[in-house]
Amino acid sequence: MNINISNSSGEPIYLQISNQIKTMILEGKLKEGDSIPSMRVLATELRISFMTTKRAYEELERDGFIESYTGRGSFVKAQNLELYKEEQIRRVETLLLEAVDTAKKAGISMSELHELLDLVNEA
Amino acid sequence: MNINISNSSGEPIYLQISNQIKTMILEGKLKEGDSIPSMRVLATELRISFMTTKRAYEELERDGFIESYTGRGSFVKAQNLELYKEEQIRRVETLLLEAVDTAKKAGISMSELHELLDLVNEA
DNA sequence: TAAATTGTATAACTACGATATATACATTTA
DNA sequence: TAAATGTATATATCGTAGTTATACAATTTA
Repeated sequence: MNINISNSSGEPIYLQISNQIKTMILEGKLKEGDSIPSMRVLATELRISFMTTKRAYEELERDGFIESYTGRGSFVKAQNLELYKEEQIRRVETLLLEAVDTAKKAGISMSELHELLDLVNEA
Repeated sequence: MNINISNSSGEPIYLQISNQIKTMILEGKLKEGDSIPSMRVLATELRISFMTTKRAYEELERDGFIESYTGRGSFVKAQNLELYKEEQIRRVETLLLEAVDTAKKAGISMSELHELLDLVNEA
């Protein structure tokens, strides 16, 4: 499995792993039912503790990307893109809510906010 | 000075103080030139270390709300509302940028994002 | 001018969470 | 049954945030 981890990146190892696998799934490079390396095998490959790979896999399970079975291994789950999108929408809402709160306190109008949104999108 | 601090709120004491004073200034209850309690007096009132009130006042100085002079005390500065608004715009931009990034990765369109923004505003 | 009051600067202590690890255990596979 | 797999619990390490203590400097005030 092609995973690169960097100690200098500042990003925690378990997130580097889970994000790279997540990307492979979202890009279709890993599909429903595909097996991914066992926690121990991947840990040995990357020369890290397998508890760290477990942590990475836990993230992926939490987000519905994989499933793990004792003795068998870990596998890519059927992807529920709708569910994923809804979760991301919730995240986006949280960010927007904070933006709106900040804007209100500073007297920034909603139309200004919409302008800023487009502006930021183009950048 | 009417400041309430709560140990159970989770919000750091120095932020509770600086936010309450900031609000008073933005609401006009404290005006340019008004003196605010000395760090030690306020600290004694609130039964905390005066280094914590200093920390709070430093926040307020950093954001241009007050000025402090050794031996004299701390005073409300002339408010530059334009500057304040620009700073808040920068903060809002950062939040919107993250929202846009998240949205893009999840295939959320810009028009959906604008809708979400209005939706969040009404809530 | 001396004492009191005020802000400043530096250091250190504590608490907490995040990250990574070790080790013992349970389940499945071959 | 041995080997491989995931699970659970505990521990170690590290960094950061929050708070405090203490010594110092400048101004005000009696």
